[in-house]
This record gives sequence, structure tokens and C-alpha cells, in this order.
Amino acid sequence: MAKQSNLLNVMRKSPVQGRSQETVETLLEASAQILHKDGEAALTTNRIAERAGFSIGTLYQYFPNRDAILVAMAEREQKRVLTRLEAELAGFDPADPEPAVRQAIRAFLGAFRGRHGVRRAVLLAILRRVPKEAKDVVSVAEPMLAAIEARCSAHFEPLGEAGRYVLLRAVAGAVRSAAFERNPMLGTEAFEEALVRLVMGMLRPKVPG
Amino acid sequence: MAKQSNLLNVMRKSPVQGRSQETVETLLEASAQILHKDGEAALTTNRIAERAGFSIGTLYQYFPNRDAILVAMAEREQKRVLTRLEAELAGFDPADPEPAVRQAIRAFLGAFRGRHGVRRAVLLAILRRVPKEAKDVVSVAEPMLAAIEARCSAHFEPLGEAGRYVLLRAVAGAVRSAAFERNPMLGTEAFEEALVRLVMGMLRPKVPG
Amino acid sequence: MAKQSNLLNVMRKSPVQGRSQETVETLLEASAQILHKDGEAALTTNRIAERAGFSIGTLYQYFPNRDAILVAMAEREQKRVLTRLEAELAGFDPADPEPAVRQAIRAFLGAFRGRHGVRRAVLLAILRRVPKEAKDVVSVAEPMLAAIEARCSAHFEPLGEAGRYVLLRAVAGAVRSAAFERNPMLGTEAFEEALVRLVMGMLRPKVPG
Amino acid sequence: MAKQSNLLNVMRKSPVQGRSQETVETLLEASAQILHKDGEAALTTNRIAERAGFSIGTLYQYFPNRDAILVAMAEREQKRVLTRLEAELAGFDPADPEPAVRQAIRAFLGAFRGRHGVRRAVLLAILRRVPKEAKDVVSVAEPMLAAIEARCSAHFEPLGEAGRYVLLRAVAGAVRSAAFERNPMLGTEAFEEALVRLVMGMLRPKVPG
DNA sequence: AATGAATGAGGATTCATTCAT
DNA sequence: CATGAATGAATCCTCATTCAT
Repeated sequence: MAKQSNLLNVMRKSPVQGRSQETVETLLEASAQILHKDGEAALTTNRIAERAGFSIGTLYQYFPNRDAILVAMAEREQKRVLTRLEAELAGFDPADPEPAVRQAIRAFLGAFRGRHGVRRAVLLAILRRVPKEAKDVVSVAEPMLAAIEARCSAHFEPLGEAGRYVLLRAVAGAVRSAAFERNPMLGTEAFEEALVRLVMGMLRPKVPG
Repeated sequence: MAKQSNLLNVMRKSPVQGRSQETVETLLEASAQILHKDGEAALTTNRIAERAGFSIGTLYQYFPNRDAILVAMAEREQKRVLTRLEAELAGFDPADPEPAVRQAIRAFLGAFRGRHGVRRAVLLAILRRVPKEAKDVVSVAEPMLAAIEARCSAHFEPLGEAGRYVLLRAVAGAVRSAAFERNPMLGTEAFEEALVRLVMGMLRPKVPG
Repeated sequence: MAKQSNLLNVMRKSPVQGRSQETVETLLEASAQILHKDGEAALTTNRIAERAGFSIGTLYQYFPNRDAILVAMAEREQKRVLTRLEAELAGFDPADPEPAVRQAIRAFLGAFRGRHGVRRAVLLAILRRVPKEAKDVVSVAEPMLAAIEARCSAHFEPLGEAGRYVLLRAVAGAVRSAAFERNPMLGTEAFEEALVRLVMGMLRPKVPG
Repeated sequence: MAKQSNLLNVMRKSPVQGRSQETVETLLEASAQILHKDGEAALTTNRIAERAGFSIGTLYQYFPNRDAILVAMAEREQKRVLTRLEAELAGFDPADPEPAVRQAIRAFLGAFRGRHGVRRAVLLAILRRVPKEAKDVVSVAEPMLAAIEARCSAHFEPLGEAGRYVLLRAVAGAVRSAAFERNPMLGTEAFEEALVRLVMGMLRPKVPG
């Protein structure tokens, strides 16, 4: 029940029978697969229904329109990434944020490296199509940054609004580009290292006195 | 003739006569206006032709298909930004790249702040629709970075392939996000400053000895 | 049982139990409300069921198809108007039909002025959608006219088949138009007066001798 | 040119080439036929295009949406009836409007008696579907009544707003009903006579002095 | 008696593209 | 060079209806 709460505002009806929940799941799964294998342009409602093995009418019983499907996929992915990130953000030394930053980035990158590549496709499609959601997805990194800033505020200069904005989008932009091009660099240590350097470079140690 | 060479592979016939060149220009201008005023979804071939005051048939005499128009627009904008950037990159002190970086960033930002906003619309549309071109547009900053690295190699550690890749995409990502959201921050000095800090943070002074 | 006889041919099963009758009533009431509030296009089976608080399956347990619902609504309304009219048609002077005509017309108009406007919506929908029923609804005025003719035959020329037909449809046409346009004139005395004049104009006094 | 002026506001583009005008004509003709032979429910855009021998795209080049077709048909019919009526309304004796009334009614009835029955179908569809137009179609009789009133004002009491409204809708209502039911009475002299009586009954001779 | 998940034919509409004039 | 009428596959979406539970 709690699990579905975010989706409710997008959904046409709340699946009361067990069967419906499976149906929704199947439809979203089919959408993800199409997105991954055939690209965003192929993500039509008819195709989704067909791949899922349901009629187009069934699809529209659960989603009021095509975009609602993308939104639902976005929420699904966001939740997964967020859950992961939160776990990584425990217990690190405020004076040396580098290990924490590295771990957070690794978690973030993981979202784009699902062995199916489905996640990547979903994220990319959302980043490209649903403006409102694009922001939300970027903001997945926000709690991470907030946590780092909060804990390290004694040792580093505050980033400021613009700094925070730029840093978040910069990281997202670099990762998105690599994911988008399917650049093999995405999986390398050098790439991760460069991202860490990007973040660390923005953190200026506080001058004592 | 040489000036048109990039466009040739996209164009159906080379506009050798003055009239043709004007026609193409008019079509591209119409496209830019539609993009700006009515958004990307409104950029249909029929609409472009109508706005330009030509028939749809004429449009297809110069562009083999719809995407070719976007590509042509992209090349147009790229050329403009590139020309501007090259001019900004002369005469700076290799030991202190900051002023140069700041100037380069300012030039880059200018592309997204055209008084009509037309440029921004064009860039965004291309960033969103033509994957191949997205890369090209990002690479507009490449010569800038190359020049900085070349001149300062004596004073700073090399970025490495990953570092260069990340840095370029990071800057582009931050700017794109802001332009995309029409975030007013885009025009502020704080935003520019944050970008400079982002770049400078990646440049590590060489340890002598 | 006799009370339900008209409905029987439209109904899938005769609601013998109290619960069933309530269900049918609720469904028809929901239909009337939707018709009134959201217009005819919104009167879908799914919506009716939803508004009534029943499942779509239940609806189809009582009505074989969508049109049966409209027919049932028509019969409901017809019965109400008819009952009302019959009461108004007692005790008037055969030599001066005008007061009786006025009263009858007032009763007829009342049907289109229900304080909820639900009646009007129902009548209009039926007038527009179920050809067969349109006739029936018009015929609501038939007993009225028959009674007037019967009592006054000694003093006035007979109308004849065409005359009767025209007169009934003429009155219905004028009222329908006004109701349809939601013309405020519908409630005025001048409107009522004009209708009376329309009817009276058709009644020609018998030339004695 | 002048002939098309009313249609322009409904049409997507003005047919400049001779070919287009024929196309529009064919589409409207096909619509009329479908309406007549298969009823209103069968009047779908795809069907119209098919029957006309054009592709659906062509239809939408000329009509922005389905309703525009009905509106165009309405205007077409209106114009025909109006033209006819105007011709009938010349040279009659102000003191005895009956012959004029009879002629006008005959013209009006003619519109519903086209040997194809196409006209009737068109009128009925419009009367039922496009509320705004329903009024317009009724108003076809307006100039007729206005002319009669104007010329005979010296001899008869004025009808008043309500009287005029009721009379026009009454006639239209009676005719519509008959046409609607395909009642054979529609063609008879008795029917015409009843209508004349309906109108004449509303006209009260002025009491001299 | 009631449920509600599933169906799918069919609707309106768009838009890139062609080709005869 | 230019025109613009014509195309039609493809899209999103609705809604009456069935049937297993």
C-alpha cells in the first residue's frame, strides 16, 4: 500500500485486485524493455500493450495517457536509486569527504549500469521528455550533496546556491552524456576518479582564523 | 563554396544562385522562430514552409527530410559560437588560466542568451532530438579546453582523457540544465563564477621538482 | 408487477427483490445526474456505474445495453409528466377551452423547468438520441389534446389528423427549442401566452347552422 | 469567390486550385450520401474520405475537424433554402397574407423533400448535433416571417418577441418531426394546410379605430 | 447479486513526404 | 524554381461489452 502511494496520482485506478498489480508491473516492465531495445520513439501505447500481452484498453485502465507511463517509470527508478544512495551515506569522516563522495558517485553510476541497461534507457528517456521529471531525477543526487555539505560545513566553505546548482548538474551532465553515447568509459575507474575530482575541486577548505 | 561544405551533405542541391541561398536562409530563419515561439513540437515541415512563405514542395527541394533542417540549424549555431570563442582565446598568461577560463565561459554562456532566445531554442532542440549532434554541440567547447591545456601544460597536471571528457560534459550539463529550465540564474555572475570554479577545481598545479 | 411492465422488455432481469429495485433506481438516478451536470457525451456506461457506486458488471445485469438505460429514463419521465397532466385536465367549460389549454401548457412547461434541470436534460437527451422515443415523449401531450377535442367537439371544428399532428409537434418544437438553448424566455408569461395563442389559433369555432 | 466566403471560417485552407474545389464538393457530397443512406452514426471522417475516394489526409486538409464538415453541410443547405425562399416572397397582397404564407411554407417543406432525401438527412443531423447551427437552420424561416410582418403590419397586430419565437420554432418543430419520422404526411396537402392554419391562427387582424 | 479486469474495434487527428503541374 | 493537392501509416485514446471470480 505504502509502496504504491506515489504512483496513485498518476494512475487511473488503484489496483485493488492482486491481478491488477501484476498487470501494472508487466506494463511498466514492457515499457522499460521497449525503451531499452528499440528506443524512445518506439515507446507507443499500442506497442507497450502488445509487448505486455495486454490489450490497449487494459493499458488505459491504469494510465490516463502515454506520459503517465513515463512518469511512473521515473518514479520507479528514482526510488531505487534513492534507496541505494541513502544506504551509502552513513559513517564517514567530516574532515575528509573524499571517500564519501567516491561512494556516492559509485552509487549514482550504478544506476546507469544496470546489467540490462534498462535503467539507463528509462532515465535517459525521462531526462529528455518530461521536463518536470528531468529536474526530479537530477535531484536524486541532492540528498547526497546536502548530507555532505551538512556534515562538512565546519571544514569547508559553503557552496552557495549557484555552486550547488552547477555541481549537481555538472555531475549529472557528465554521467548522462556518457550513458547517452554508451561510452565504455562509463564503467572505468578513471571516469569515477574524474567525477570525484570534479566534486572535490568545488570544495574549498575553510581558512582557519 | 567552401563556406557551404558542411551543409552540402545535408542539402539536396547546393544553392548556387542568390535566390536559392535566400530561400534556404528564410526557411532556417522560420524554423528558428517557430522553435522559439511555439516550441519544438510545433516544428513541422508544413509549418516551417508556411511561416517562411514557401510551399512545402520548395522546402523539400532543399532539405531531403525534416531532420536535415535541424542539422542545418545546428551547424549554423555551432559556427557562430565557435567563431566567437576563437576570438576570445588570445593572449593570456599560461600561469594563470583563470581570466581565460572566465572569458571562455562567458562566450559559451552568451550562446544561450541571445536576445531573441532563438539560439537557445535551437540548441535545446538539437540537444534533445539529434543524438549525434548533441555531441557536436558539446564539442564546441573542445577547442577552448585544448587551447588552455596546451598553453598551461607547463604549470598544471594533464587532465587525462576521462578528466577532459568529464569536464566538458560537466560544463555543458550545467548550462544545458539552466537553459532548459529557463532558470534565471543563467544570467547571473554567481552562475558564471560557479562554472569557473568548477573548471579551475579540475586544474591541479604541477608540483615542482 | 404491473407497474414495472413497461420496463420489462428493456430489462435483463426483473428486479423482484427490494435490493434490485434500489439498484436500478440508483443507476437511473446516477444517469440523470450525469446527463444534467456533464452533458450527454459524458453518459457512458462506465461512468454511470461509477457514479452509482456499482460496478460496470452490475449495470449490465439490469440493462442489456446502453440504450436501454436511456429508454428506461424516458419511460420514467414520461410517466411523471403524464400523471401530472391528467390531474390538470378536469372540469372545464367546453365552450371556452382557453383556461384548460393554459393549464395544460403550464403543466407541460413545468416538465422542462424542474429545479434540478435534470428532467430537462433527460428529455433533451432522449429527444436527440432515441428516435423512437422522441415520438413517445411528444405524445405525452396527446391525451391532453384528445381530451380537449373530445369535450369541445360541439363548439369547434375538428382538427383533422394533420392538424392534430402539426399542433402537437409545433408546441413540442417551440418548447424544445427554448429548453435546448436554455432560453430564459422559457419561464416567462409571454412565452406561455404565445403558446396558448398558438393552440387557440388552430381551434376554429363551428359555424352554427 | 463570394460563393465560398461563408465557408472560409470553417475551412482549413481556401481551395485556390480548381481541383481543390472539386475535392471539397466531393467530400461534402459523400458526407451527404452517408448521412442519408447509413445514418448519422456512420458519418465518420474515415468513411467520408473513403466514400469520396480520397485519403483521410486530404479530408483534413480542408476541414480542421469532423464537426466542420457538418457545419459546411449546414451552410450549403441553408443557402439553398434561403435562395428559394427569397424568390417566393415577392408580390403579394398585404391585406391577405395567406397566399404568401402558403407559398413560403411550400418552399420550406421543399427543403425536406429532396428526391434523394439527402437534404433531409443533412438538416436532421445538424438539428441534432450542432446546437449552434440548429438555431441557424431554424432561422432560415426568419426572413420569411420578417417580410410577412413588415408588409402586413398595417392590417395585423404585431406578434411580439415571444410570439415570433414560438411561431418560428413551432413550424420548424412540426416539420422536423415529420421529416424525422419519415412520416408520409410530410408531402400531403393536408399537412401544408395545417401549417398554414398554424401560422394564420397567430396573426390577429387589427381592430380598426 | 456483485465485481472489475480485460477486451479491441474503431474513432479523430497528425505530419513527413511525393509528384504532377 | 516553385507549387500545393494528395497520401496514408501511425498515433493516442474511448467505451460498450464480456466473463471468470
